[in-house]
Amino acid sequence: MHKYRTHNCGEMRRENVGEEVRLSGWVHRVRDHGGIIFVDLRDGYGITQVVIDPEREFHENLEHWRLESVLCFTGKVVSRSPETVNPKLATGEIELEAWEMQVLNDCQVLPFSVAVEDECDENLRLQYRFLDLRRSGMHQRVLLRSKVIRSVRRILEDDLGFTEFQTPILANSSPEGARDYLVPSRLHPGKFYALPQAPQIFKQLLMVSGFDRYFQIAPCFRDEDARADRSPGEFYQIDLEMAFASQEDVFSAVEYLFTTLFPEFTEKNISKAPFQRITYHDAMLRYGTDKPDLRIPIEIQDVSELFADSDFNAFRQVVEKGGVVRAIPVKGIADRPRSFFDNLIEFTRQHGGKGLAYLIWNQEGVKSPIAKFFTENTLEELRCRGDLQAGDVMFFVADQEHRAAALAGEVRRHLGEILDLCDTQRFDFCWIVDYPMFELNHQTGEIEFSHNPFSLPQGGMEALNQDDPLQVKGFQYDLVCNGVELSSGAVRNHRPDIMFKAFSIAGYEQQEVEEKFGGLLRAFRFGAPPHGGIAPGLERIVMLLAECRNIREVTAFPLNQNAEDRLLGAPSTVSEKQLKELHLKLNLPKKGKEQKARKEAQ
RNA sequence: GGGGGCGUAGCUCAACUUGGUUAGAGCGCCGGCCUGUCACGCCGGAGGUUGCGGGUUCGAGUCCCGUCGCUCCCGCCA
Repeated sequence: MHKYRTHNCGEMRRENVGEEVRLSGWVHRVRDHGGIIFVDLRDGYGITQVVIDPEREFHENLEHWRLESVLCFTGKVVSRSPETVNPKLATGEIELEAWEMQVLNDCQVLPFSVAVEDECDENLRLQYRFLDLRRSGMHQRVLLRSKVIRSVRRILEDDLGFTEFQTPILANSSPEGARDYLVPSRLHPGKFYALPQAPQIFKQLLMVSGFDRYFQIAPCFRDEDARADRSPGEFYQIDLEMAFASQEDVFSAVEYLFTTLFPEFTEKNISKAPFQRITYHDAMLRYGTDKPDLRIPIEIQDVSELFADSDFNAFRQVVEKGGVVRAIPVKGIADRPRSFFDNLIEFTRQHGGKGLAYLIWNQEGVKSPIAKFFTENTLEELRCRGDLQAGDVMFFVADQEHRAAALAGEVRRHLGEILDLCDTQRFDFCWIVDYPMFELNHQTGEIEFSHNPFSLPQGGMEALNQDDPLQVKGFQYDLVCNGVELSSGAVRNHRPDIMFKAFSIAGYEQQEVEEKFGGLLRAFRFGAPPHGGIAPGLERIVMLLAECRNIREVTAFPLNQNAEDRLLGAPSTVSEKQLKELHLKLNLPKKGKEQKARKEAQ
């Protein structure tokens, strides 16, 4: 008989009755009746009930039935009588009648319960992550992540002809984008590697190398502050790149990927390919964001000209100063109490808005403190534009365009949430396309790249030469699902001449570009195929499928919000010798948090 | 770097609004009882510098200030 187990804790059924077996696992729960004892033994596959007859005395030198100890039982599989069958367990028709037990590993008193998944302090969970990962929820999510990766590989390789590559982790610092994680070089004093923020340049080089379709489950490292959906440190992208590909080619590959992948893991309704395409401009107007949740059945509208003619001075003046008025029509909430509307006004103030006006249509007509500022015709025009009738409401915000759009978007999203307007049984995908190539930095007044400097400008060289830079669009796109930005991508600019031109508009001298992107430029002078790609975020996909809002819930060993690993103690100080080998001297700050760090270092 | 929320037993929470006797409950832990439970049940017990420091007050878990920690958001993240 195997030293630890002949079966796992999830597999035995009625057919196994009569067999002599051995099971190992964790003590999930114990019901000690003084005489007979029941132990729920759990492993990675399930739970089996072990029964210990009072006449068996093997357990008597065991001091406690300490939960989460690892035990090994040997005995006979017996069938449960009909009234003792447990339908909640897959193995509930049988149980193991044990005649021998071995303690493989004892367990101390637990800091939190494994069997009962009560919420508990996340820091504590991270400190005892191995226990947290035993809990069913985390356990299943980590397994889900693994299965998603497996499916992605299968779909990309078998169905779409992609090839998986690996690219360096010790890469070089990228001048654009987020802060880098740096690794000092021992052999080259004063020089540093940088962990890749994404394998962007490497995958483009692979395209130039003649590999047709690249993918990688790629670790990405960015030294940026955390958010609920953004890990500090590292995260993973399903990094894709395709040679001789147009934007549409990338779209159809990704649409195939998602419409094949998602049904493997969810019963919910998934957008059919082709996914809706929304221009960046339209998205900002209709949804007030470039990552709209299309499940919310509200579309924002511009009504600036109707307010320009009104007597509603506060908003009219905003329009006269070049601002806009955006309307948010909402059905069926006219009978909400005053407090509902007051709370919304408070919400807009908290999000930087000056105010929120509204019109309420009910049986008697229009009810609102601002109704008197409008003619009958204007009120009717507003009602028609929102397709409204009695019982409906229209909200208004006014500000400079980008602020009004963002605020209206926040109000729309908030209404979707508090009115519970999202159909949770849907995954609504869309593409956001036609991002502007450049944007104005309002602080410096200078033109900057608005997204990726490697994107191909629509209209190519001609557009860069002739058009207003702020009007030039890029072959740059985002994939969005239920308000989550899943992915950014672009058709790349593979022509050095167009690259120099684009960079010069953003204020870079040719020589500077040459210095920063010398390797890529060299490649582009030796026969680069047109290419494009995208990189969906793995964790966000798993978060959508697992219905959780925090990236740490789908990551086995995440750093906490302060980018610390509280289980193993990263980051940590290093020895003088290590620093010396790397030609480093510390120059630590004197105050606050860092002072503590210095204390620890001593 | 800035703003919001939270911090009470090992864990989850109550007491806070309106300051007032000995800070309670469930789970866990310790002891006892229990032969068919499956969130087993029953009896008893231990366990607290209310994150830390200061202030107001006759009196502070509760009010005020500071600080630390966690978390969410803004900045930041092509």
